[in-house]
Parts: sequence; C-alpha cells; structure tokens
Amino acid sequence: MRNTGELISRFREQGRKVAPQRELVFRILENNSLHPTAESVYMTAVRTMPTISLKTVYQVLNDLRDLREIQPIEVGGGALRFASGIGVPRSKRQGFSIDAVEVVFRGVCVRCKRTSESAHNE
Amino acid sequence: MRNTGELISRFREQGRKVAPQRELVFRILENNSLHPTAESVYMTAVRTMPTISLKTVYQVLNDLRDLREIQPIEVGGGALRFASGIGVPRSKRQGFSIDAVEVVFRGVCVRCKRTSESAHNE
DNA sequence: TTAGTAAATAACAAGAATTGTTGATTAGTC
DNA sequence: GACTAATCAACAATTCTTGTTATTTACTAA
Repeated sequence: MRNTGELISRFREQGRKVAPQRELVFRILENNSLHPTAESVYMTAVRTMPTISLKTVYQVLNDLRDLREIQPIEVGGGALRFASGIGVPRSKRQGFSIDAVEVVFRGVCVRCKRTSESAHNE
Repeated sequence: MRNTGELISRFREQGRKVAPQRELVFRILENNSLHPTAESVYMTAVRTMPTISLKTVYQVLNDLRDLREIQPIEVGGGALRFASGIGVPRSKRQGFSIDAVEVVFRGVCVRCKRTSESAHNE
C-alpha cells in the first residue's frame, strides 16, 4: 500500500476530503504490516482519537478497497481481514510456518455462461 | 462425500441418532454437487419437510464438518459454503472457466510460536 | 412391544460483523 | 471568511450463525 502522504494525494485527486480520522487510519495501516481487522484498526485508532467511531473505520477501509489500495480477505473466524498488498514482503516472511493452504477458484460454470439466470448456483 | 446410507451408518457408529431431518439433509447434499450455503440447503429441505428449521440444518452441517465429511469454505459475500470434498470431480469440471484464484496460507508466525499470547495478531 | 434415556428438534432469542440512515460537523474551494 | 459537498457520529437495522430450553423422538434393552 502507498504511504499516508500518497494516499492523501490520491483521495484528494478523486475529489474526496481527508478528515483527520481518515488520515489517522491511513497512518495506522501504514505502520501495520499484518492483516488487521476493522475492529483492530479501530482499537488502535481510539487510543489517539477517542471520539472516532467504528463505522468511520469501516468507511475508510471500504473506500481504500474501492481504490484497490487494500484487499479484503476471508480467512474465517468471523471478521474480514485487510491485506495492504498481494505479496508478503520477504523481510516479514521469515520464520512463518504454514499449516494449511486453501485455494478458492472463482469462475463461471457452463450453465451460468449460457443463461443469465443463476438460481442453481445459490 | 459418502452417500446417504454410508453417512447414516457412520453417524450410528458414533452413537448419534438419525432423525428424518438429518437423513433429508444428507440426501440433499448427496444430490447437490455444488457448494451450497446453509440457507440454500434449508430452502430445498422445506419443500419436502415444511417443519424443518434452519437451525437444524446448521446443526447437521456442523456435525458433518466435525466428522470431516464436508468442509466449510469462506468465499466472501456473506454466507459460508460447504464443500463435500477437496477435489472437483472430473465429470463436474468441464466447461468451468476460472476467473480468479485466491490462496490463503494459514500458519503461525515466529512471535506466536514463542509466546502463547497472540494479541499482536488481532 | 414397550418403557427408558439420551440425543435431536423447534421456537425463540441472542451474538457478532457489517451496513443503512440522518442530522450535524468540517475540509477544501472560491 | 463563507459556501458546499463530503465526512462524521450516533443509532438502528441487517445478515449470518449460534445459544438456550422445553418438547419430541430415535435407538436400546428388557
């Protein structure tokens, strides 16, 4: 993900305003290389800005997702996690032991290709 | 996944009872090679058994998960989906076009390995 | 066949995560 | 410094899943 300054510029180019709450979330994400949940970002944010709401954090995360700056990942256990990039930086990877790998193939089946109705896929 | 008869035997071997609701869910899963949600299984079930509850469907799905007969997969969009096996049968694969692949690595980082406290991962 | 009992069910409610709504506030522009 | 549209906070609602509890029912063994 870009750094806070770049994100602020990008948001302003898009005609969006950058309130202090927004800048704070940018900064928290910049300093957090893990895959935080909305809740954990919020917990960090309230330490320096006690009035910020969880809803605002969700809003900022969704805005960043819309701009493809972060990617939501479903890893189970309830909450979404947000990845700031696709790859794990080499410097952050060391010592991590992988227990399981799950692969999700997203696509379209033949029937869905042929018909616009997709009830059979629900 | 095993067929309905095998599942009934397996459940009885475990000391579990097999009520008609349970057998119905087995049969629905057997005849559904897609990745249904709890809700979609329930929708199918109520057609033949109007009194069955959504909670019961969840219960049966969780029991099957405990026995490793199905696997819950998080694919986003709200509801869990349940896969009856790891591989996609060759006969079911034809014509399916893959748009995207997501890979989730589950594991433990160095810090979590060393400490039982895992707050930094939340 | 018929109790006995342990599990399963249905109904209801609650929990957790996320989003909708709305009026007040505020950032960026002129 | 004032204007205006975006953003915020508060509150409620929604969706998906699970907890609770009293009732019913499937299996077992006499």
